[in-house]
Amino acid sequence: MSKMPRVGLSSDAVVDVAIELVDDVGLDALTLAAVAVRVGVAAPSLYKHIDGLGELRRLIAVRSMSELADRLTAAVLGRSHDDALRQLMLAYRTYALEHPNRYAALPQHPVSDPDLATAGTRVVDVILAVLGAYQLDGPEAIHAARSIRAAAHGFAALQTAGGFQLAEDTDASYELLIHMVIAGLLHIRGSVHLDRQERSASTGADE
Amino acid sequence: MSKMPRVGLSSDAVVDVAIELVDDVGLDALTLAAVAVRVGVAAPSLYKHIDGLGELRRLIAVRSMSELADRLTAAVLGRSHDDALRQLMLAYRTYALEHPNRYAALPQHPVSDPDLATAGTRVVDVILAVLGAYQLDGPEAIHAARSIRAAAHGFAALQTAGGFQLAEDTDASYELLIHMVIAGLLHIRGSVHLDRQERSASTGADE
DNA sequence: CGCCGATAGCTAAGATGCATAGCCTCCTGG
DNA sequence: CCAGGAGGCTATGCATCTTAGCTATCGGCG
Repeated sequence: MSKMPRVGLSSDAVVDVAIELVDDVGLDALTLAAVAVRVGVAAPSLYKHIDGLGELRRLIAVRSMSELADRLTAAVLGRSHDDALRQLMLAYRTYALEHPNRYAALPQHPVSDPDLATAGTRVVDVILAVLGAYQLDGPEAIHAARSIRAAAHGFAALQTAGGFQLAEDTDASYELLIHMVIAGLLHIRGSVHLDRQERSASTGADE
Repeated sequence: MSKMPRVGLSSDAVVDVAIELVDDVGLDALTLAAVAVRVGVAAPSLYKHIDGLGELRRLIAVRSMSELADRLTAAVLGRSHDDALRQLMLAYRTYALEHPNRYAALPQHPVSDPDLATAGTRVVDVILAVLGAYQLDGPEAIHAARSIRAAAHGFAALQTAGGFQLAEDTDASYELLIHMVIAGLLHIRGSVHLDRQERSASTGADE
């Protein structure tokens, strides 16, 4: 009877299980003890792979932000202008709704982490790439990217937190927000009023 | 020598101290032990006034949401249209920046709490009142209010979490977001109408 | 004025959970 | 084959929440 089976763990595997756990039972239930049970080792053994609970939380945030960046990148591939922007914002919310607990883990470990900052930069870069098609760059692009991120994150955060109590369709609300963002971008470029012909310059998917 | 001095506590007083503590040292440091030290009693004594740590967190969230509603109400007093909307959004972010830890406590205890829902309703009502001046009501107003809340919350959350790494002025970014929201309201009826037609034409799958 | 019950404090103790220390076994490379 | 590191374990200490049960204080009522 072999007494110490060598599970064959790794830092990534521990994070995998931890994310599963978060998705299943929520952020608050993320405990080293629970993770240990799931991977089938004693709690202190986890320290051979990760440096404590704080580190684990950090790794979960980095992983999630990175996944989000991947989703956004895939969503805008082969698209541009309003079409790209709309798909980007839709993909953003979709990710949050598919993994609400994981998404809630993001804002917890904000600053001071280079890896998380790197993953965050990837998100911002996708947005900036989309804005390039609007002839936006420099400080204006930064301001616009922040606004887009704020809109997407705010909506996703509020909805996943159950912040929209009323019966109205949240999809319709989000479509309105997307249109607001697009209208705002046109405003930056100087065309204050929204013109249907301008908007249909991109492929007809949007209308 | 009187051995049990009767500090003269109350539920509200405990919450006061707890919020102070959160502001000072952060959400993670909110512990019954630390609160007990600040108010000058032993930890178990707190249970005479609040029902455990969960209840305390809940009360902090309710208090903060209520304060936020007060601020927003004050900000729009005697104003209307774009002026009111701009001041409302500015007041929203100002509150978050003044009390970042308190604000971070809000999204933690989201659902299932009637008191928090009531305070949240007050926030929404202020926004809806502002939208009334735009001749908006009914479902359209709900969609617009959600978008405004999402924009303000998203920006505040990202900024307080240190999410804006680049050097560009965040005030300018926020002014842009405000302009985007205002510009979006100008076109709301057409946008929402289009949304409905789009949605009823397709099966509405989210991805 | 004194008592008496409710209230608000206390200490003690149990349950979890994080983290460190130190040991033991398995596997691999030489 | 055998040496040593890597990956597992148990034991332990500490912080925290929470419950249980005791005691002192205070305000109202006889």
